[in-house]
Amino acid sequence: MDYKKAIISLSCEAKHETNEILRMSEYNPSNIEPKWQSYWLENKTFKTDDADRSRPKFYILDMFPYPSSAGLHVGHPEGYTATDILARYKRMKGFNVLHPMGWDAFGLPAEQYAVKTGTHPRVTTQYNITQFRRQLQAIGFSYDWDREVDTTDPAYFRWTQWIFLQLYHQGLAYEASVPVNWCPALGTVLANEEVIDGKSEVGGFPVIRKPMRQWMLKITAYAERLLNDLDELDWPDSVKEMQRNWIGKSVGADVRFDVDGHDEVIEVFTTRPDTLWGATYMVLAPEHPLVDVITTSEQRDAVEQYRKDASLKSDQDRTDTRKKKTGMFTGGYAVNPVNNARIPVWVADYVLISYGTGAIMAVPGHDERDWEFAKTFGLPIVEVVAGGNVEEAAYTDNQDGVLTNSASTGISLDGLNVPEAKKRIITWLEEQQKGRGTVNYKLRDWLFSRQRYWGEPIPIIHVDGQPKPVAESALPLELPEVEKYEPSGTGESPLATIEEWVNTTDPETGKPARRETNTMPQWAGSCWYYLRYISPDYELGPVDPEKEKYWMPVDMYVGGAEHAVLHLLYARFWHKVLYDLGVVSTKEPFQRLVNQGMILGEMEYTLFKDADGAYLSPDQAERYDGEVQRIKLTDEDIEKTSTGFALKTDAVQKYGLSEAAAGTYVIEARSYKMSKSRGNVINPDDVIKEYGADALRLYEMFMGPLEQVKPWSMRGVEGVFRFLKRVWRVYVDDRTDELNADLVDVEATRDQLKVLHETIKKVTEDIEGGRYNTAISQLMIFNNEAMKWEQKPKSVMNTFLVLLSPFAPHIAEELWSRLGNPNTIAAENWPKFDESYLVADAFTYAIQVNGKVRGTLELPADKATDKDLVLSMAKAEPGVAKYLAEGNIVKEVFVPKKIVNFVVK
RNA sequence: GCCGCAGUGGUGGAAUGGUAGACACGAUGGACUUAAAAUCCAUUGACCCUCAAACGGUCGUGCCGGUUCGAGUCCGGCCUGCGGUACCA
Repeated sequence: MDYKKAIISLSCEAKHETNEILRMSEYNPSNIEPKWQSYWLENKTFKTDDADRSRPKFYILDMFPYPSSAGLHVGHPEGYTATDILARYKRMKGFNVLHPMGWDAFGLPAEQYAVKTGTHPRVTTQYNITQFRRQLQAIGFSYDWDREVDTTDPAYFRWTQWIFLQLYHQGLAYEASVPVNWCPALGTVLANEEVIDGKSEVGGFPVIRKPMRQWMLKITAYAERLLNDLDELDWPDSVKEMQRNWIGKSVGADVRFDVDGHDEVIEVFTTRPDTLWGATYMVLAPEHPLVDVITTSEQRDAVEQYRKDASLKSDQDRTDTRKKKTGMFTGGYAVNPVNNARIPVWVADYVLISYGTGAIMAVPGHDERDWEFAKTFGLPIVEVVAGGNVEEAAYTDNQDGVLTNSASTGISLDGLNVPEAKKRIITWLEEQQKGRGTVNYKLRDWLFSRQRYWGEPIPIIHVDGQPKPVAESALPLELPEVEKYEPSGTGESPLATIEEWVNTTDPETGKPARRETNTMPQWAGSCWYYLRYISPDYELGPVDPEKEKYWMPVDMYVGGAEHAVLHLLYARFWHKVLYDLGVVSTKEPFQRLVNQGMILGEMEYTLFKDADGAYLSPDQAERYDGEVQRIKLTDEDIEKTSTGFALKTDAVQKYGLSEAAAGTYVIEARSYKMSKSRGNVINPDDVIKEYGADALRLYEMFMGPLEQVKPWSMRGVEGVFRFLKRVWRVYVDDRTDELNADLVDVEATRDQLKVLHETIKKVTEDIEGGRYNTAISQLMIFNNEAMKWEQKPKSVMNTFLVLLSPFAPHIAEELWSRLGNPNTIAAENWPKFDESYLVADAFTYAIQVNGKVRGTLELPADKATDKDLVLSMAKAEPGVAKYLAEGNIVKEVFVPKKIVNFVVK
């Protein structure tokens, strides 16, 4: 159609339509993106070839999402885009790439929704998965969709249950009575995150600690290996450090104290056995079984009252270090094994039953907590390590201090430093059979049961009150259908209410049996999903061993920092168990880990006022007791001051503030975490609708370094969208929708090749280094140059599309095919750069005098390395000579092709 | 408190110890347009000098100090923010 005639024929009223017509051949992602997405799916472009062992493998894994009803969030595509770029790049580099996606689909929200509406969680979950899959496909991710896994699929959790049985057989799964968050008013057990300040999140009812029978996994048996094997991993230091702290290894000794007047022993764990002579009292945790034995009749009522009070306190309250220490004397005494001193035994809740032996020897001179307790209750403080003043504070140095007051018959530590003293006393304790060197971990066994419906059933039956594993051949053990999802009211899971399911018979003995009604926590499914992707249909085990050997370990694992400890530690634990069983061939699952930073909402400018409408500074607003008015400002209302942002003078009146104080109204400028309640959530669908998936991908990467926290900006999205439009116009004539006439089959000039090869180099190195933002800026630099070329060699312009394709695959495919290339660009080889094009013809020297730049000097490449020539020319520079004349040159620094510095005095 | 990370223009950010601010956003001015949008061009760290511009100069990467011919970058000490953890004996 002749577009000019068409425009002329249109009436004035329909003018906006002319824009539509003009735009038809402009870059329009909604025309091209769905087309290429279907092409990739239909042609299985990204299907991983399992049989191919000729190429090196590369396993790129994303942390799979929980498919929530809210849909995808812009935080998800951040990491997913980074891994997708890497996956597309590695394929072009000749790697056999495994890049799968799936769903961590068990979880509380679907169950809560079921309680409210009666909808089966399976229905909700499947619907949400469909939404998530559609959204991910609309971003053009190159997953092999034939490998999708779903943790709620019986074919999947069959193997989750199988792994549980292996843990059970290894003695790593056991039952124990453990306190849970019991809410009598709701008749249910609550997860930690459902309890706020000791009250239920729903309804605000009191929550108490109630012991219940639970399944535990003995992760502590692997503590040492989980700690040591961290060293080999290419993970962020912060994550490794968090895991080390979580495992919390401490080396010390168990010491036995005889109880005076009873045939009992109090065993304590201490990291400071060298301070035994300073132990002036002992403390038992309120739950310690010896409390009953030791307490004298005079003290019994008081101690019982104290224990009762402590049991009512939440863990939070008990471990709040700001509160004053509490405790009660039991009336009993213990005997210090080093000097037979008779020391009082107290009960206090600052000692935790769950760590060490639940009892301590208190050394107030050299432990801050004991010191505080001793001061509170007037207990004696003895100095046994010289160097501080124990009357004023505990002296806790454990390196340089010298032992004192530490001698008894047959043993003396006096004069030794702390490390030597520790060794000596441990040897002595072992000889005397009063104790031994031990190691303790903060890490606790993993509470593995949940009193919920929507989780993997634990494959155990109880016969004659004893647990008995379900046969492997009977797996998967599926969830029964239920009528309602409300909790049972007894604290047990809703499964407990289904009599016909709970009551069964032991297939071996025919005896009546009761099924386990607890289900597994959400962590279970995510502990091994990376293995299932390798052989998602394998029937003989969780993973095909031959394929496992080829693909493992995961070469790159990207996800949020919130999983730094628990998910990654649990998954490592299961992996090590599977390693010991010979199911997997590597000690560790994830060789390299990267955490993406959180994406915050758009920057917000806020003016604060108090309830009466008077101005509040951000600091005042934070401390203000009443209702703070928050007034959102726009860019026009604010100006930058030397210290921050303030209300512009001409906007002061608009917000009803006194003009006399104009210029002093400091406002808050910050971006907040995206949240529904704040209303600053960005939906990727909306971004795609307006700017396309390529712009979304590009912006997510261009924002800044992947690991960093960064605020969203719609204007930034527009910026990369404009870049894509410019790329489009370099290739396509937007009046005719044909290829531009200046794209021709000519030999590239040296300058063109130089920019191209610089771009190949930079983009290649930046992808390898995970610096996607600077790779994109180099692509922009190339395009800015190419726009200026009168003739654009097709060879160069083809190569550029290959470089662009991992970042913006849809536009790259479209232009690639318009250039007449018959196959998908994804099948191309990644270009190599040629150093010879990168050599500069000329170099610019910065000429410094005393470190300050006083001039520049441009020299052709052949002269630039001639030191004498460069120095003499540098001295002759007019701007430089002036400064040289101020003194004598005492030193000449010459850095070839870069800089000259004269030191003048 | 302890552990980890980070502080660079109005904004996001870039810089193997070698000309700080690449690439973008925003802003300002201009071109095109009846107009707007889109697009293109130019300027854009602060300050001083100047009628103005050019030229030039001073300062400038959270703060104080150090190493170096030369420090955003390395070292020491602080401050602030973010994340984790918290009576773990």
